Amino acid sequence: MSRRGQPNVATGERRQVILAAALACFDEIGLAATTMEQIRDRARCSIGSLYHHFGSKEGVASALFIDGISDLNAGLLERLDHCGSAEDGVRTVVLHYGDWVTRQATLARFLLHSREIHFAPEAKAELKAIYQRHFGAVFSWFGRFVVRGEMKQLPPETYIPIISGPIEDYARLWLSGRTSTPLAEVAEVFADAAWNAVRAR
Amino acid sequence: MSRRGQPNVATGERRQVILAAALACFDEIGLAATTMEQIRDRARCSIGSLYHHFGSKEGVASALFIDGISDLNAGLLERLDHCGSAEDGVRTVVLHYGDWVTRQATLARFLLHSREIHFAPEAKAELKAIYQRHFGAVFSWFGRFVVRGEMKQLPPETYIPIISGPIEDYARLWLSGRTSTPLAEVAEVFADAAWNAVRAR
DNA sequence: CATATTCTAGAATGAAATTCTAATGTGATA
DNA sequence: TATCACATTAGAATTTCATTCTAGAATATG
Repeated sequence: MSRRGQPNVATGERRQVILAAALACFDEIGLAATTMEQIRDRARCSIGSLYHHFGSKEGVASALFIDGISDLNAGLLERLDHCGSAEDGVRTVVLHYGDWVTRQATLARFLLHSREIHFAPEAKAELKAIYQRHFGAVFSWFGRFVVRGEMKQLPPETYIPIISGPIEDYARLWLSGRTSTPLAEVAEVFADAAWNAVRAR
Repeated sequence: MSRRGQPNVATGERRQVILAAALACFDEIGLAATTMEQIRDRARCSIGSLYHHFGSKEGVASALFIDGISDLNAGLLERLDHCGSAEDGVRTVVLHYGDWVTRQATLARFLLHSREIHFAPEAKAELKAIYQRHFGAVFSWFGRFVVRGEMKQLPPETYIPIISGPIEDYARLWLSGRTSTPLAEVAEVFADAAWNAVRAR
């Protein structure tokens, strides 16, 4: 079998350069308002190169989105592994979100403001698979505590909004500069609230 | 004094026709993907008229957004007036949101998916004023219960995310068709969760 | 080295947002 | 009623920008 013409070694690097340039543009100018030329200028490459690697502007945004979500998710599963109680788990979900958003503020701003991306079918499928795998793992982690009666039994689709919704909402606020209190300073408040909302009492 | 050149009577109507057409387009095709021509065709008007009334595509979106938010807000203040306890108030905030989103699903979908709108400075200022007035009223309504010790004392900016964040998050999920359980069926769950998160215990 | 394939480049194309110019409608005033 | 000032409508012209196309340079494999 022929393996000729495999991706060049430098390709991954070029991709990263483009993604970084795109993120900076999206952040400063907004997704809709940045042009491919602006991305090209910042990445110091050609239009052809942009389209070769990502196919379209939405392709660039999709890749950025998927990379970001994957990083966020991976970090949570990592930390959840070291948790020993329902309360510890719930608080970790909230606090990890807060930490990640604080650490990756620019990327987080992009993720949170990008409900507008018109994902191509393949990207949509990839995202769906990522979410399924991730939330499958999270639910299987928490399941036992519900069974044991340490957490309320609720309609399954409501756990995530109840636990993550508030800090996500605040993150949007903070990232858009409409509040002065840093996310890190109020993360514990949201961790408390989440636990109070789902603990069996 | 001259009052020549006042807005024509029919103007408000034309504006509404355009906004309705735009909302339908945005909902079916997406904000980014709908063209001014599509809006024009649906509204049965000219390009010139579109630009005369709204200045740009984002102008159309901004107007739609502001109208929607105003309606949502007004409804809440109305209902809050008839509430007599902290619990009643908190539950009403959540349930009104659920009712409104259910009733105005299309408009709600637009509002929730439109973090992407690049508001012009005037629209931004108008929105800010609207938010200030609204949340001022809401906070003044709830303030006494915090003072009386019936609700937890929390950093002020955290109440809204804690109370509204979860149902808002779920609304996004439901409106985008990613969950089968209607919002109306789980609204009470979110009302419970909100009250449990902020009640003094 | 030969060759298949990836990658880069930038000009050409086409679609769509926006601008522009002219005409028409409308209400207020004399 | 006639006229004026401005609001409104219209659609052609322009501009901007995503995307496509064609060709050449680079790279990996046999």
